[in-house]
Amino acid sequence: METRELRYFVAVAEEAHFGRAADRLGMSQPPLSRAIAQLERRLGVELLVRTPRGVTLTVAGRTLLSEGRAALAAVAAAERRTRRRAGTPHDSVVLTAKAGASSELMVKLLDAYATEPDAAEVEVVLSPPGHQAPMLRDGRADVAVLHRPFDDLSGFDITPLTTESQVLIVPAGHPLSTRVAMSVEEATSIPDLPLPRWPHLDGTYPEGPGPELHDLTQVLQLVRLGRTAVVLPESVQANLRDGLAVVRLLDAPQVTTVLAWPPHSTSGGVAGLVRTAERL
Amino acid sequence: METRELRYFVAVAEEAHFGRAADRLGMSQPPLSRAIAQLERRLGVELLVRTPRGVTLTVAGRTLLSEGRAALAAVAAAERRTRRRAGTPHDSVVLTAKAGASSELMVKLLDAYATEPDAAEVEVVLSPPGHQAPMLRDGRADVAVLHRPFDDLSGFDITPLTTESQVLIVPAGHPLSTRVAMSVEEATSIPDLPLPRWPHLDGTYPEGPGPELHDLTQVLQLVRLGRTAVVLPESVQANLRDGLAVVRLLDAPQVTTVLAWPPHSTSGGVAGLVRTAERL
DNA sequence: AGGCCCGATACCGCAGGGGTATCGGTGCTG
DNA sequence: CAGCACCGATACCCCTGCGGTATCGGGCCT
Repeated sequence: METRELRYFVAVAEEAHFGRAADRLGMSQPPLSRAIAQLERRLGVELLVRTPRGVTLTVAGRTLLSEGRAALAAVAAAERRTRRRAGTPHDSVVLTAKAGASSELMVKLLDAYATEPDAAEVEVVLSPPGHQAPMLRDGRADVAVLHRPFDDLSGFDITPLTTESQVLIVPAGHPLSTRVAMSVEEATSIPDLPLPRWPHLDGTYPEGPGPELHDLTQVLQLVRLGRTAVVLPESVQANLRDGLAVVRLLDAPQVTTVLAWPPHSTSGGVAGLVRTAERL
Repeated sequence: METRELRYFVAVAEEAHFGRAADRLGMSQPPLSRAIAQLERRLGVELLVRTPRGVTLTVAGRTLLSEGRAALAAVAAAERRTRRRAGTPHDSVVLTAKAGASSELMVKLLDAYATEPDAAEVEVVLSPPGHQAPMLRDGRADVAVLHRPFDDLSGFDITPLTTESQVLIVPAGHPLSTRVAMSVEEATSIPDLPLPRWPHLDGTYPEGPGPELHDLTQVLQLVRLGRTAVVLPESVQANLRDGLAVVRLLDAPQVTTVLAWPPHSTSGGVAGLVRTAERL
């Protein structure tokens, strides 16, 4: 199977429509139809059901969609990492983390690593929440600071950095602000304080009553104004100012901050960073 | 980058020789040379150093070799899994384990899973030690029973099944057979009992004094005959018969038996098996 | 019934992948 | 030191197969 065929198939599967897919691929529809037909013939597998209104995926097609995406990401990663490795003759590493994430932890890690003999140059790339794992998958980054259970860690090697509980942040004057602890269920169903909605990777928001937000300070501002409440790892308490109250959550999942890197990493810099992290 | 180019490059990199690589790929040398040159041009990266006696890899080349192998495995996996999924309309799972591995554990797991409502059909494939991880990587299997730290778990999602210590097995009459415990260093340097050598994935053996072996019963036989000693997980004690003595190893790494599966697994069967394993 | 939307088919042109023959450079060898 | 063997690059040719345009065939809605 060639990556060209995979790209074509993924496009058609995602668009559920040959015409739009061809458009997206910058080609015309007939060769695309032919390529997919040929792929099906070569695999000996029916991937799509042609309907008069577009196409649907078969079971096999769904498998190829998810596996194919992963395979394409792996190929893209190979290409990106090769290019980057060639660009910098000395060992260098791209580390990505959530913008506004626990910076004292990263400072500690980077400082400790910098003291190592022949430490590689570490370029830190801060990106919006949820973008770290994809960057690691497609080779834009070599290491990432991720958060379990929020990020999808599948396919990465990891070493834990810290673990913490989660807390509910409510406005200072709110009736619940005097509570010491509560359950997650109770926290998610406060009548007058709907939890905010965070954007998906593509920038869209889930349905629901809460406000659409994507920024920590923005959220805390809105909590202060009595418009929402929010569940966050307890380390945010370091950034809290007046007007906010913290309630422990008894049954919220622990949040683990991990250092993650792709398998088959040949970079000595990554290895050194991991070694340093494991000693912290 | 097309998989064809990757296959070509990997072949040349592994053979360190255009002619042999072309041979292995079933083509002639000139188009291969051209394809690699074109790949280098398109990447804008020098991958190989041409010498009069063959080729050497550059730093970028080494990156592309390891990343490329992973990418090719991912593509192969996509193809295999798609084919298999198409073949069996009902949900089915291929589980692979080391031939002669802890069978009571697997029986427990499979029995527990079989009682689940709408459990998928599980096909168990026993294969030689060390072959499970590659099978999982290239799509011949959906789940595997692997052993840390022996198997390379990178890139898989895992859930631990059991953890055990390792012991040294010596002939019953041997002077060391009365010892209760010892260190790994001591165990690996018994003058008259060299540890056996196990085959690599390709069937070749490492250099060394010990006998070449690949089978558990064969090893135990040879220990009984006073020709070798062997370090094994303590669970082998269940299979021991007369003529063998067991010595605890104080500082040997713990062996963890894990259930591993590839990320992006869309199979409901895999998910069910994992859930069952996590409840054990 | 007519027009639409969508994928399949027919046909054509050409880029590029693969083949054979040969070259150029390097290092071993008699 | 000349000759040769080895190895990758180059030159040239053929033909596969990819992509393009034009058109068809069949549901579905109006």
